Amino acid sequence: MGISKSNKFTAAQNRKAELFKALGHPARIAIIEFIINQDSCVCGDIVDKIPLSQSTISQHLSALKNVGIIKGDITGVKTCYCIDDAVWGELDDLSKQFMSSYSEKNKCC
Amino acid sequence: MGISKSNKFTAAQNRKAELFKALGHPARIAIIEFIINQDSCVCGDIVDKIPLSQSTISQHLSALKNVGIIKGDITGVKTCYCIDDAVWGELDDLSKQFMSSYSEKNKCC
DNA sequence: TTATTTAATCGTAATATTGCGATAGAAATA
DNA sequence: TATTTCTATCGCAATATTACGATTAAATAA
Repeated sequence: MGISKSNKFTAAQNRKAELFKALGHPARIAIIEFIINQDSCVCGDIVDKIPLSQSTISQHLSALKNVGIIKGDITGVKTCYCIDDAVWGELDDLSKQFMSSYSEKNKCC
Repeated sequence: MGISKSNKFTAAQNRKAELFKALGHPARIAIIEFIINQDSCVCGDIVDKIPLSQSTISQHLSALKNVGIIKGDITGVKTCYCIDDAVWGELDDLSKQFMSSYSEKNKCC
């Protein structure tokens, strides 16, 4: 993305952007929905359901893990990916607060 | 971003990703916050407040406009950027629905 | 008319993302 | 032990994003 100027923005703005960015790809939305529906949280099962290669899905899982939205639990050969409650709560709060900061009363044109 | 495989996902997944992606940069978060706080909606005022060049901000405004979150209203030489009520409502609904689709009861590991 | 202001767009450079196949390493199984 | 299974990571190619200065075009002001 060229040089990212995140140092010019507030920590809150950067965090919001970072979390939304992690949600900014359909495969990652699909992965999260799959995990939430609890068909399974096992990496291999996710790979079976989502029409992308194993390595690509592993990268998307990493992206979600890096911002904290999911966490990986290795059990033997398999890895189980789950929603991280704390970060999900953060995301929920932050997006509620963000979305509600505008109402039609604020309309300017 | 390499070849985007959006044809492999549902319209709903693609739309969610598209909207979140538009929010996935601190400058765009800052622009939206600025507009909502209604200090002004005039492009030039945004450029004065955000530490990026005029052309870069114009690009970010385009990105927001392309997904519909804001709309531009040209009046003479100046352009006023405002939140689009309908799309903001869509974003609000969609993110509420998304965030509430998980609760700690769904925890798997 | 000529200059100035405003904002979009062009061109370019630097960097990030996406996607895949191949490989590697760790654990389970034969 | 040898093989298989599972997932992370490497290396690469294609494309997208970010950022900036310069230019352009349109509207306004001098």
